[in-house]
Amino acid sequence: MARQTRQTILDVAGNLFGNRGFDAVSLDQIAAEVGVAKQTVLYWFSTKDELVQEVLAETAVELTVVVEAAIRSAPDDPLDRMEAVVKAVFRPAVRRPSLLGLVREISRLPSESSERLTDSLRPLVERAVNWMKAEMDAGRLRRADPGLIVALAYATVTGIATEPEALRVVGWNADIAGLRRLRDELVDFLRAALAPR
Amino acid sequence: MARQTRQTILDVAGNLFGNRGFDAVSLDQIAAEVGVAKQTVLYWFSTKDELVQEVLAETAVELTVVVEAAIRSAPDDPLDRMEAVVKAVFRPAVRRPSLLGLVREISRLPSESSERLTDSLRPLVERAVNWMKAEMDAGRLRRADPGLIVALAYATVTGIATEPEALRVVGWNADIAGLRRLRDELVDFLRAALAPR
DNA sequence: ACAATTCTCTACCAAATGGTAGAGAAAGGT
DNA sequence: ACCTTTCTCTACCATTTGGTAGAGAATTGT
Repeated sequence: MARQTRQTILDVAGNLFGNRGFDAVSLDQIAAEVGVAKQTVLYWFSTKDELVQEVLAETAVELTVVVEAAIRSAPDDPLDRMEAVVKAVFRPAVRRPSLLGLVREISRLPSESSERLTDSLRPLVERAVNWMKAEMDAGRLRRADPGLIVALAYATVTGIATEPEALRVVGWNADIAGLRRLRDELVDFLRAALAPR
Repeated sequence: MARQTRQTILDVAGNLFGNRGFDAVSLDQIAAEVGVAKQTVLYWFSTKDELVQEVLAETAVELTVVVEAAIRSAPDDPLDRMEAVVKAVFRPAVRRPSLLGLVREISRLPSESSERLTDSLRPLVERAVNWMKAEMDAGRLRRADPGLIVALAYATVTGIATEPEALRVVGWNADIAGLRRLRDELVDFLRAALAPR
């Protein structure tokens, strides 16, 4: 049961850190929500920084698994594949916005830390970029900068997940149905933008 | 000269808050960078929260001014107009990423605060959405959800400004020349996506 | 020049923060 | 059953944090 404590700490910390940022969440708050003493948190993770690193490492793995599963089960058509990946990332984004909030927090870390984490996501992203380039070369997608497309999709999904106020300002509801419709609009937009002519 | 102290505090705080988040920046840090005592900061802003609110109010005004100026001097063609606005927002984003970092921090505020601020940006955004809808109705832009387009452009520019690591992962350099080229790719992409057919 | 006002500072405060130390409870192994 | 290891806790620590209080310096106004 004790490894359960460790995982609960990771889950709770991930949720709080992703919603509020690392610096706004104290060890006491995490401990209180888990239902243990702060020193128990420090038994499992010797410093707050180690907890942060572990949370982020778990996040990177989770996103990689989600995206790779979507790619594996996606159709061959590039637009359909792109749609499958966007939807795959959207799912956790809607159910657990803190996941993408954590990714955003990477930019707040010292650079050795952020590099380790971006390095763990890099293979996945590079594959996406190279795949998109190949489809564009083959004339199956309209030519655009693949790095930009990935960045744009990432930024939009992440923004949708973590900034509900911004959504409301542009006229969208941040409830589940609203987000589903917004996701579909995003997919349609990307399809229209990338369909070959 | 004393009102100069107040403005310097606002500028320094805006920069630090936008780069690191509200909770990660102490009043002592702001004071040290301004070159005054913490109590001087508290003379001008009676609580940290008041300082935060003032910084954000200034940010909202600045962005509104930038976007409205771009709209006023933009050509009549909708794609050219859209390009002008994207470039107008991109400029401060590149020169001072903390500005957009501040906008992102809005989602971290209690809701009365965040509502006040989103309310101050709302007229601007609604005008953009309504203008885009009218251009789509007139067949001058391809039909897509205007709220999504605004959200997408906002998210992408903001992501570019505040997450240089993400840029590097997708193969872009976060130096000035790299960001200029990325901006131009974004504009091209939006043109291709929204040009009527 | 002097009084009033404004601005800046040192001193101090209570609470919060990420930790160290060590005791005892709980679990696992023989 | 007993010993060892693992887990959880209270107690304590130095530092940091956002503040209150009040003194004195600087500026403004007459």
